[in-house]
Amino acid sequence: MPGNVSSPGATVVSRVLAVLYAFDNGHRRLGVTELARRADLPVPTVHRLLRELVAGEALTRDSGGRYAIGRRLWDVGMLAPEQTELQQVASPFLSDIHAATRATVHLAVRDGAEVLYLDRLSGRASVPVVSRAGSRLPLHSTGVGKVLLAHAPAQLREDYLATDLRRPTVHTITHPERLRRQLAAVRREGYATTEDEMTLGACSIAVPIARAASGDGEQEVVAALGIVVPTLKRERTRLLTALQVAARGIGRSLP
Amino acid sequence: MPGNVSSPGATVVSRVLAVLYAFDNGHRRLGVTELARRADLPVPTVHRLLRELVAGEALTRDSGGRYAIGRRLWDVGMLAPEQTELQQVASPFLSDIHAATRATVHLAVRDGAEVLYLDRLSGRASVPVVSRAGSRLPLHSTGVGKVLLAHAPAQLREDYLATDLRRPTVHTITHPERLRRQLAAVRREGYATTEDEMTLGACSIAVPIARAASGDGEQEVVAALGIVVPTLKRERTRLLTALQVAARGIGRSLP
DNA sequence: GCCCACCTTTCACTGAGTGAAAGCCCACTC
DNA sequence: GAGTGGGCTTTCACTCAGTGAAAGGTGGGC
Repeated sequence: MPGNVSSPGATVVSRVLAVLYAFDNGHRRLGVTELARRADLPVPTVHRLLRELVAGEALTRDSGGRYAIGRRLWDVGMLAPEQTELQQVASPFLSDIHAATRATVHLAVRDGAEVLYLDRLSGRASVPVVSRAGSRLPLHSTGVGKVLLAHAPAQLREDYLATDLRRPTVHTITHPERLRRQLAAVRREGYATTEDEMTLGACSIAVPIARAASGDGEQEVVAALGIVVPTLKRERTRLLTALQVAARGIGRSLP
Repeated sequence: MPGNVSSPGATVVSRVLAVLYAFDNGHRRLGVTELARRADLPVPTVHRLLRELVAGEALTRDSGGRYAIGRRLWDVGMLAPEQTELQQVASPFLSDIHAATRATVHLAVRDGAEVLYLDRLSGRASVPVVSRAGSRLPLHSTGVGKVLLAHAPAQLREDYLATDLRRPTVHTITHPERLRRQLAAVRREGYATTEDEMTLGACSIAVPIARAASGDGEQEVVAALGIVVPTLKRERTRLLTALQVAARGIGRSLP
């Protein structure tokens, strides 16, 4: 019996998405076989889908027969309102912070149980920074992550603390009780810091960006703003002020 | 006869792409009917595709039944190597220029017969700027556009000059012979300028970013770097130098 | 030369996709 | 409060687009 042995719930649309989602930061250029394995689909099926996607300019195909996300999908992605509206409003404020501090500046939101970086202005200082726009990191090991975790729904926060927390460095705080106390401090003080917790040699400060929620005076944290510096020993107050001014400005500019 | 009257060459993949491509800068949130009209597909077909795309987290659906590009497609778009590799290499240099000039900085490539903006750092100065990352503008009315047009294949350039050129402002240069001479000057001098040609009250300077092409000493222009300022009367030399230093730095950092 | 890994094409089968038609739901009108 | 128009959703009989095992290339390592 040749032909259809598709698993249940398999539509063409879901297969197309499986192929697209098979690409990631470490795998931006992939061949048919590897895509098929990553998408868990038969090779000929993937091959046909790829041909159609290339014909539709969604993917590109290089001379070596490797496929990559194409310009038109980049275009489409840039239209995602959730990400780009905030990014656009925040852009001039990020520039201000960058001008004032010369540090790497980050704009990030919480996506499930991860930090999702929406934008980054790179500092020229020799601080190792792993994030880039579109990348994801743990919530408990970065400044913006701690801010977002501190202001996440209590249930999600507790669930997160109950999981086995990653340890990017030996300084990463993974003890639930200690982290819980730190998050309470973040809510109380209005900012979060890290020292060598994500990358050795990198410290960070971050503050929440809040929008006045529906009608009443209640505030809702929608994003976080942070900078990465070699050390927090000096200038902590000045950096914090620059961040808070910008965060307030962004919050006021939100629709 | 109910059912299939699909036009020839219509596959599910092409329909999915038609739906995705129906979104644009001015239409980021659309209902079923409007999407169907824009994608030129029957409403029930689009409705089903939308449901599957939302289930796959490619699109989001708001309470009003309007659809928009979702987070995961934004993610996917951020993986497009052509756009983001260049953007990432250039990022710290854009910051440098921004710090040195406080102007709006642009990184752009040519996409067919249009300028495609890959990145923008907004200046706080009150200069009207219409572009944003992902947007497209005519090649002849912006600084980066003139640079890219000047270094485009001769055939494409001539074809472009032969078309009916848009006039965003009264200062836009649309006379073919005058533009042709200006483009020759751009190649000769190594930079392009505009004055009120895209937006009244905005001037620009732009320079090419070149990569040493395959083996020989030949240079290939892959992108353009530009800034937008209120006036070019002052500081033209300083601005130009900042741009050229950055462009050379980016060119050297290219793979 | 032989093997192995990957890419591409073929092809008989069939259920996933199709879209006209009908049914909703809501807002606004008279 | 019946009527109207707009868009959103569901149904359903038909059939062709999609399927994937198998076979056929292609290239590179040794």
